[in-house]
Amino acid sequence: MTNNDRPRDFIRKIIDSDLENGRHAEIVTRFPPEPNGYLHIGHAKSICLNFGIAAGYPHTRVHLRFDDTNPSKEEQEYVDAIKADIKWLGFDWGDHLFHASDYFEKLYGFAEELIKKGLAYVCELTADEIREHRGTLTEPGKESPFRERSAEENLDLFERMRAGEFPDGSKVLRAKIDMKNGNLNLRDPVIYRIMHTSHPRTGDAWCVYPMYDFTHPISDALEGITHSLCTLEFEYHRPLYDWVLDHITISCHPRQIEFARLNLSYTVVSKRKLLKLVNENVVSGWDDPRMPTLSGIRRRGYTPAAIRYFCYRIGVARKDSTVEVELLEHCLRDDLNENAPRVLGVLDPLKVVISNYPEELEEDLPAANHPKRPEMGERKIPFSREIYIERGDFMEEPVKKFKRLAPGREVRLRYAYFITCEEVIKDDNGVVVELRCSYDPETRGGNAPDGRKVKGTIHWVSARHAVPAEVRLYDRLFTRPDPEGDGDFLGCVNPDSLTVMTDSRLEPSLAAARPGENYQFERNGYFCLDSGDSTRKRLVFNRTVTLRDTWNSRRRLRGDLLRGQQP
RNA sequence: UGGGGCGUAGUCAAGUGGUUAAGACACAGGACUUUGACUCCUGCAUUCGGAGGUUCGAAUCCUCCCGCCCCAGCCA
Repeated sequence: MTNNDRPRDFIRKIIDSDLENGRHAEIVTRFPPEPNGYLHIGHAKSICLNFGIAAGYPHTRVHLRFDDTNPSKEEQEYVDAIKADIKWLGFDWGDHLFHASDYFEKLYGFAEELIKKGLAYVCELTADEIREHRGTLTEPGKESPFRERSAEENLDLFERMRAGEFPDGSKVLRAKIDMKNGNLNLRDPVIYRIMHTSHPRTGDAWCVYPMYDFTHPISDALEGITHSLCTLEFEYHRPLYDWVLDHITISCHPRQIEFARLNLSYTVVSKRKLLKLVNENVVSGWDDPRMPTLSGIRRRGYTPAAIRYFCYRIGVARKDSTVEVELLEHCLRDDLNENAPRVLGVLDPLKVVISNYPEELEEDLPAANHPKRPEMGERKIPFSREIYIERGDFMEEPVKKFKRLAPGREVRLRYAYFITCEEVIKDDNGVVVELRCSYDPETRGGNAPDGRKVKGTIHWVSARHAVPAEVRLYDRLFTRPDPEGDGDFLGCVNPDSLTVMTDSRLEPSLAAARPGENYQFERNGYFCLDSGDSTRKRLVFNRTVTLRDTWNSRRRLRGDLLRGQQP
């Protein structure tokens, strides 16, 4: 997964050529989050891009820089979470941790330089007036009455802004560019505002804070960034990025390159909307396993390798695009299938009594931890007279092609014995509550000496050995592939995005499971212990993702399930 | 006649004047199977937003047209 074994995306081509023609000897990228929220899968694309590029060239580094220029929105809590998420994803910024706030003094100096050159001025228009003067998309703006102040006056005013002489909103510093420019960003953009708010890092040292458009290019240049990668919506800001660097005394001019942000079907990826899901209690928090935040999908059981592989697979381009969530799931299964140990767990238990199995007998049956990787070893699972099987693995009146248990039918219990269903026991309401089966002692381990075959193999747990658990089944959070399509993304929240199985029974080895360990519950999907709610007394597992299920998906298409047949 | 960007399959995405237009996901068949998983095989764009033009030859070059996205925070 390095730069050498993939098709070159347009960014790597630019870098290749910058290296070839000697424009740069080393490549420096940066990931510049604003610490005002949690990282999500969309950020992962940017992180993988920036760190991935660095990994593919000989002389490189990546800077992690917190873009902390707006103390009214930013918190230390977020910077800690962001660092943890990046590390979890598997990337290391080494010594290259920076904060835009580290540059406040220098930034202030550059602003003064602009003022001295007659390229910035203190404006006393209100926010509303500035908006009115800006003009519209089709009409030019009007110049501010404060535009022609002398450098001396501007310097004095700006100094007094810094000194705290003026209230919030009373004055701003603006770059003097061109009020008629077709690009609104160039119509004398605000570069400093007064904000009497203490900053998580600089405390009360400042009451004027620089704006993104002024801070970002200078921070990049100060750090010697060579390629400043950002998303498409910043393209419109690039002329301003370049203007700032062209008009101050600085020896470095990074190249801003924009790429398309990640959109995912059935998912919202916007801090505002994610925040709303949390605030409206649609989910339990930022790390709810249904959230596309890195903390959410980590809790869900996604692996860093799967996310990195996904980011590699989606590519990088300038075309607006929406990746199908199926691709993410494919990448996840690809990793989990290879690496997750197999275990048996019954989500929706149906009791089975094996009538001809001795009451007091217990056997430990060997089971492979991974059918394709013998080096992962095996474990013993206890077997006894009373077991649980999945309710959905029994049908009293089996549909065509159903391969599992039914009255009179024989199936294999994985790693154990062949059993035949002899009797169905129901309660007063006609609900099946128990099965009586017989087993064939000759089939221990799952093979019949006489060579007879069974069509189905089902999973099971021994009733008296199993550990009870709660298992949470997740489905997509939205019912529409484009929840961001119209304004009403809350209107298409999937009411079945969470199903709680309160009476699941798992093989005993799972009592030792720890958060962060992925398991495949055979035939059911991939699961992990919940890091939030699981306790030793009450195990809680999350379903990370189902197994591919051609049986059910085919039947769904045919309509069997819609007609209410189980399973 | 505001400015900027983007259109290759259902979804991503290679290809940038000469190949039957890569690959993956999805989907559909089939084989295998002690997981209806995995794996394997097969199929899936006579055509690159459209129309003209240049050329022996065009997804690639030119012209016009069509569609979609972004921008009017003292947010980033």
